[in-house]
Amino acid sequence: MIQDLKEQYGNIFEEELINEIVQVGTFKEAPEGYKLIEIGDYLRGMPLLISGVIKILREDEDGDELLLYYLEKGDTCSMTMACCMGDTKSEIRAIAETDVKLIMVPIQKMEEWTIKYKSWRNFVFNSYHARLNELLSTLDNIAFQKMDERLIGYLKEKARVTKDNIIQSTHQDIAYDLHSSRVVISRLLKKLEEMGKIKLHRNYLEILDL
Amino acid sequence: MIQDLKEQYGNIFEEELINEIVQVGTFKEAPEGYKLIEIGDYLRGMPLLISGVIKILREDEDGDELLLYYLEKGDTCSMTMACCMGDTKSEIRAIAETDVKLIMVPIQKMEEWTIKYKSWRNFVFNSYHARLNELLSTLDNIAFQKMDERLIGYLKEKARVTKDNIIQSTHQDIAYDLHSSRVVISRLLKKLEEMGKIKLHRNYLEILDL
DNA sequence: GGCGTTATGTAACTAATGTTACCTTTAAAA
DNA sequence: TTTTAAAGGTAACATTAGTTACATAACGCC
Repeated sequence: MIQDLKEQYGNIFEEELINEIVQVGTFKEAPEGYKLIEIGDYLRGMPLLISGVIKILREDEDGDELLLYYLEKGDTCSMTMACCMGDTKSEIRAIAETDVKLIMVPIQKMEEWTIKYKSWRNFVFNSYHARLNELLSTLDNIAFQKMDERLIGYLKEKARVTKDNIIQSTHQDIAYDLHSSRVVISRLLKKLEEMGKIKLHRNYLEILDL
Repeated sequence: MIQDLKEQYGNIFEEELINEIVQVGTFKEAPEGYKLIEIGDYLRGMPLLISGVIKILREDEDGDELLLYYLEKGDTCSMTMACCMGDTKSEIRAIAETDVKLIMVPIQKMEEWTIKYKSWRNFVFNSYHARLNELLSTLDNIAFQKMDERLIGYLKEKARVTKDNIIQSTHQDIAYDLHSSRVVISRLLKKLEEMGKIKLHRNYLEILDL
C-alpha cells in the first residue's frame, strides 16, 4: 500500500501526510463492473484512486442513465467529498470500469488535513476544480453536440482511459452511457464504419481513425 | 458595507472573519444586465453576493449560450474560486440578472482563511457542494427533459429568484438561455397559454398556474 | 399621426432522434 | 447437436426540435 501511495501521490503529498494516510486509510480492491457507490448511499470515506478507472453515472427518476465522467489514478471523487462534508446522500453512482485499487480515508481526517497540510488543500481544491470542469464539459457535449459527435467523443474518451483502441462494449452498453437507444447507436456506429473510422464486431469494436 | 455583510453572512462567519472581510474587501454595485465576468477572464477576486441575482452562463465555440444557474444572496461562485486557486481562465460568463451588491475579496486571503476559520472552510465547501449539485441538476434537465418541461422549469426558477410572477423576458431572451430558437419557444409558450398556465404579453409574461 | 424597429404568430418544411417491429447472426448452454 | 438467448441490422414510422419565410401587432420616435 505504501509503495502504491508513494507512486501515485508521492509527488503531491508531503511525506508526513503519506504516513498519516497509511495509518488511517484502508486499502481496497474491486473487480471490473463492481458497484462502488449507489445513488442514495451515505458515504463514510473518501476514495483515493491508485489504479484503474471508475465511471461516474447519473440517473433520473425513470432509471435512465447518463455517463458523467471517468476517474483515473490520482483522482478522487469531489462528489464524495461534498457528500461527506455535507453528510448528504450520494447524487451519483460509481462503477469500476476496470479492476481498481483504492485507499479509503475516513472523512474525519478531511478537515484536520485541510488545516495541517498545504498539499492536501491543493489536492482537494484541484480535485473540485477538475470535477467542475468535467461536469461542464459533459454539459457542453449534451447541450451543444449532436449524437454522432457525442458518440465519437465517447469512443475517444473510453479508448483514452482504458488505453485500448478496442472498445469492449455492446451497442446497448453505449446507448445506456449516452442516454440514447440501441437502434440509434447501431445506426450511427454503422455510419462510422462506412466512413472507415471504426470496425464493428460482436461485443466489441475497433477504433481505426477517429 | 458592514451592515450588509452582517446581515447576509453574520450568522455563518465569525465576528473576527467579518472584520477581516471588511478590512480587505471592496464593495461593488452593478446594474441589471452588467457583465461581471466574461469567459476567458482571469479573476483577481472572489465575489460574496450581498443582494440581487447573478446568472451564470456557458457558451460554446459558435457563441451559443446556455443558462447554468442563478446565484442568490449568500452565494458565491465556486467556479470563480476554482479559477482563482488554479489561476486559470474563467469557463463561464456572469451577468447581473437584477441590480446586485457584492463584496470582492482578494484571492490571497482565500488560503489564509481556510486555515484560520472553520466557518470559512465550511462556507467554501458548502459552496462547492451547492454548485456541483446545481450543475448536476442543470445537466439532468438537459439530458432527461424535453423542451416543454425545461421551459416550465425555467419559468418557475426565474420567478423564484426574482420573486415575481411576471417574467420580464422576450421569447428570444428565453430561447438564448435554453439554447433553443425563438420560434420553438413561441410555439411552446403558446401551448402553455392555451393550457391556462401563463398569459403572454409583449416583452413579458405572467405565470398563472405552472 | 406616420415611420421604423422589435416582438410575436404561424405555416411549411427539414433534420435529428426515438420507437416498434422483425429479421439474421453469433455464441453459449443444454 | 440442438436450443436458446443475446447482439446486431434494418425498415418504417412518430415525435421533437430547429429553420425559413412571411405576416401582423405593438411600441418609440420624429
